[in-house]
Amino acid sequence: MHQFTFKKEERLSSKKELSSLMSEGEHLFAYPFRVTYKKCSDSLSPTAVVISVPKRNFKRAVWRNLLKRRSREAYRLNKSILPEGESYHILFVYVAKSELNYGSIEGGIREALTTISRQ
RNA sequence: CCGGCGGGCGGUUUCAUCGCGCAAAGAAAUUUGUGAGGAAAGUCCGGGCAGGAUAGAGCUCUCUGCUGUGGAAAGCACAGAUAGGUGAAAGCUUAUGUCAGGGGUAACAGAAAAUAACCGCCCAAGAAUUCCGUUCUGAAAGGAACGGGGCUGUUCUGAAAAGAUCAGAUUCUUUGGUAAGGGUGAAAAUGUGGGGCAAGAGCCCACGUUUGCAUGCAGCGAUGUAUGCGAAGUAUUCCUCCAGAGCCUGCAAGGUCAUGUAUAUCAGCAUAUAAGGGCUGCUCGUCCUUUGCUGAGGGGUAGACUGCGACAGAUAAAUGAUGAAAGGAAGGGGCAUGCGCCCCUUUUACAGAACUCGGCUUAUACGCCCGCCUUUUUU
RNA sequence: GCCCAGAUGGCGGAAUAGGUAGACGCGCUGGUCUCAAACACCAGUGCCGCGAGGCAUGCCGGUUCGAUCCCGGCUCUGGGUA
Repeated sequence: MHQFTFKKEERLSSKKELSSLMSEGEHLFAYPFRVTYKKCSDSLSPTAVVISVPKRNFKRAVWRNLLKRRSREAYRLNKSILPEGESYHILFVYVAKSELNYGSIEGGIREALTTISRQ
């Protein structure tokens, strides 16, 4: 129904789940992102996502916020690529050194999501 | 007018599609309302607040330092004082408790850098009297040869040569006196003129400079000004001294609930007028413990609420993304060449709340307003 | 978020109550030794400039006669804190 939404339940915030994702998750690379993902056993909860922009590459909070907003927007508009009924935990890390426009970021997100859904 | 200086503001707007945080309403779908800044930044000062034995006293330590007012306070603001720098001016900018308390330091250069005597000048004592002219050489300093005289004057002795005495001249040595002069240096002993003196010197005088105290006047005051009595051997707050302020840690502080377990074992110390400990170093005071403390080593948890009442209030952290217009600025082109109009391109800053206030500092495309100045140039 | 610390030749690392910056070690360059190399020994070694000189302690200012040092402000790097 409301597939273009991005609610609070779709954000991964539990420290426990994050550390399990980091240790057990699978890795892939889709420029400008390094993606870590894991299929969730509990399929009742929706797919949860973390987006991270390292402080090392972007000193100013304005730039970090801008890139996170663009990435979130791209995920929100393209998350229907993932198969219905499955649940994932996904971590996106923005690894490019420079600021990219919305088109490049959306391309990266789409590539990552199609790769995940194929497996 | 141009240009310059000071102060104060603003710092994009609209539409379309899809979304986010919070609050309220609703059974729900959903609807309505609301949602970043002047610096939210740096974390440089100061509070509130919280905890640390009732954080309590002294020393140590740290910070501040002209005056007045405001302020809870501040390495705060405004106004002012004195002195310096800069500018043509408006103005801008720096410093200011004390070396008439003490200690330290002053590299290099220089005679000397802080109880100054290396040269020079002068008094005294002692010793000595190889000096002049011409020529040659040499850039000069100097050197060589020849000639003249044996420092000058007075008195005495002596036949003469010569000698002695006293006074003076020159040179050397020694003991003193002198800060007027000496290529240095960031800084050289209060400046100029006169008197004075053996030579000199604030040693004395006049006019000044800097400065302490007292009194009068002006001012709330810093201070200014006048008079009187004094001082003047420089600079620097590095330490000390004087005045004032400061206990420490910081919301990842701290509190509540839930989950979870084991103070196993080893080493050292101590056992009641004793020992050990506690969030800065020392001392005191105080409090706590008495199978205690310290070290090694091991086990468990790491979720939620609160703190966080807010005309934003999150907690891997909302306030947006994409597209299109309008406006501003800069550049180019065309029409006009008096204002102006049209088109194209580029650009549209710095930057994102995290317990919260008061300041400071730093970053900032561009635009607007007010006041002030007039060196050059034009009218 | 909060609280701290640091920055010196190519590298590590000295020097501070303000007074000639680069001690010392490593490395590099040249030479001696060797058939050749290693080891060892000797000399040199920041940059610009023919030279006289100038610039150099992360960067920009200030105080001072004179700052690696003292005082502001930026930049970068590292650490602690549930």
